[in-house]
Amino acid sequence: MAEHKPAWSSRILAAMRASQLFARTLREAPAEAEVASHKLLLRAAHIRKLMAGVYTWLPLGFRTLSKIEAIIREEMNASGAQEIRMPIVVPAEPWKATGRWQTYGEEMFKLKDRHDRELGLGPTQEEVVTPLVAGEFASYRDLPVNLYQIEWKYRDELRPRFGLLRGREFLMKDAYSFDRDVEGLRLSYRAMYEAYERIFDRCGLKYRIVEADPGSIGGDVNHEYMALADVGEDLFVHCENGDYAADVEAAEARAPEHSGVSELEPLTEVSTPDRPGIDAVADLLRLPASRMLKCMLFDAGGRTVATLVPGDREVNEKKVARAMWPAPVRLFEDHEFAERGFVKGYVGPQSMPDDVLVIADRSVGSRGNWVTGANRPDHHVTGANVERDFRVDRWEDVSRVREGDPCPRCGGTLHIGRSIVVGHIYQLGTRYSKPLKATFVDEDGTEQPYQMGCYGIGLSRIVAACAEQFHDEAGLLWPRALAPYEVVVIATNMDQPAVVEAAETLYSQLQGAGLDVVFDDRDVTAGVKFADADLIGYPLHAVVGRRGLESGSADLKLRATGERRQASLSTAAGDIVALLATAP
RNA sequence: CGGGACGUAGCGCAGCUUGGUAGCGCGCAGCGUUCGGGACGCUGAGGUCGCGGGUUCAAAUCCCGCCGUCCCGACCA
Repeated sequence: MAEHKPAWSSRILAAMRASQLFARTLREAPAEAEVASHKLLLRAAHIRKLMAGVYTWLPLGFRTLSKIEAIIREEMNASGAQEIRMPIVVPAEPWKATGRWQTYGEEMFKLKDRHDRELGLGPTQEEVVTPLVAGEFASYRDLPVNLYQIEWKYRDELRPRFGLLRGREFLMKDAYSFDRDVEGLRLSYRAMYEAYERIFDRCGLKYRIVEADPGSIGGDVNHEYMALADVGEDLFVHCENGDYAADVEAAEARAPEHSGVSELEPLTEVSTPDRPGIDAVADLLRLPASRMLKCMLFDAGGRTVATLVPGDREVNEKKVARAMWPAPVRLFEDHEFAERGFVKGYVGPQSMPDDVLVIADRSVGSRGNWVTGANRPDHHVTGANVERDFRVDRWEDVSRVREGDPCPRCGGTLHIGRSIVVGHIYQLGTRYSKPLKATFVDEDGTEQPYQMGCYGIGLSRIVAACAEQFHDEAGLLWPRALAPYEVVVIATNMDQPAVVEAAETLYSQLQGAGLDVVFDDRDVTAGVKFADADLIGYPLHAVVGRRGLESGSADLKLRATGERRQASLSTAAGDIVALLATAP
């Protein structure tokens, strides 16, 4: 029998009769659903769409969501964080103070009230929590403190897609830590790092922790918790030796050794009519793309930035953005080339104006005699070399890591995988406390900005990620911890009083054993019940029918493994508890 | 925002080319027969054919506009 669960258990104990349950499964998935998780969550009556990227949670899906919520709440509380609830509607002013009103841009839902006051729907709430803490905890003696909430978040996504994976409304746990100094921040961060491991372990997810790009949140050190999934939109690199894993946006590769240039070729202009683009020119000149020098132009808060990478590599815009922080970085728009004296498709670093910042990827330093644009239409140059032919203002890592690149730690081979980001933790430092003038008085009497950290988990995304990781042709395969109900009791012959009675007895015994249980008491054929049980993905199916009754037994099946066994009706409840303990 | 596709009953779709009283499967309701892997028969309910305008004697069908949904792209000079 199950141990007695403490009151704060993540279990949301409940029993339900399928005949009462607000759940109509779909035999066919709506045409709009593309990926497995979306199709199955729809078919299994977990969610229904209201509009693009916005979903209603039906009882089954809501229970799963609630179980994740309970796990997170337990682990957050255990780590010393305190739960609060902040408003979803936020005023524009603090967002303007931190610059995010602009940097979040279109992605933030913005609205106006009747007084024409600008408001937003919170995508995360640093701008709310920071002034809150500053108004309450003004002394170093009050610190540290970590506040969290589990709340609906809003982002007007460029393109909502894949159901719950990229929605415009999603449930998120966001926590914010406030420390006196960097050392304290590291401790708070560490506590969250470990709490997150426990949370994702308990959810049963297959995940990896990777070094990440801070994105529009800002800050320095940060890690992402990535659920492995082929449909994931986020790429991450990992070393074959397991000593390095990072989001591609943040990933570095070991810079190549300087191969040296035996002899500098003269700078020569060549005619390349109608050949913009690396591949076209490389083709024409019969050279590998790696001999080309790619020169991409960015605008960084009004300043022109030219970035140089070998022609066979891509510029990683996020890395450029970090190099130029806090200036907002964006690629040149087509019209800007001519306006600023460049020729799109034929840009090269030679004779760059002084006010243009030239950033070269470190890999550019290892070679010479580049082929690159001649800065006039239909022409390129060969034999371009650093210093003699063009200057480099800064050497940075601005190229995107590729499959097969050497690991920055050990030189091993890097591989690229797909994943869904389900958690992201950041050491923000004073990124928000400074602009919001959120300070405390330190021991020496001076005012100091808080050292902040922030920590997010996408609960609704966990549901989708989990569905993505655990399903088969027949339906979902919920891990026990997240299943809407742990057991379904299927009565195959509702017209036979003996069957109904045995099923009812088992149903109440399982409730007594402290399990979440559904009794499928519907007046439908057994096949329908089996199909629904598989589709919804209850971890354990207990079948009570005329056939088994003759020998006084019930049939048990573990959904995830397909393992079946018979249990005597007199001991079935205990057998189910034991069998369930072996379920994933 | 660019490209593409789609929008007909709750869901999946046909009908549109060639204009003429809107259909199929699933689901739903009733009755009967079934009853351990999405049963069968009979009967029935349910649709402003996304919205607006136009052409026409007549529009789901042709034309224009809008809206919605999904896919691809939105750094590779």
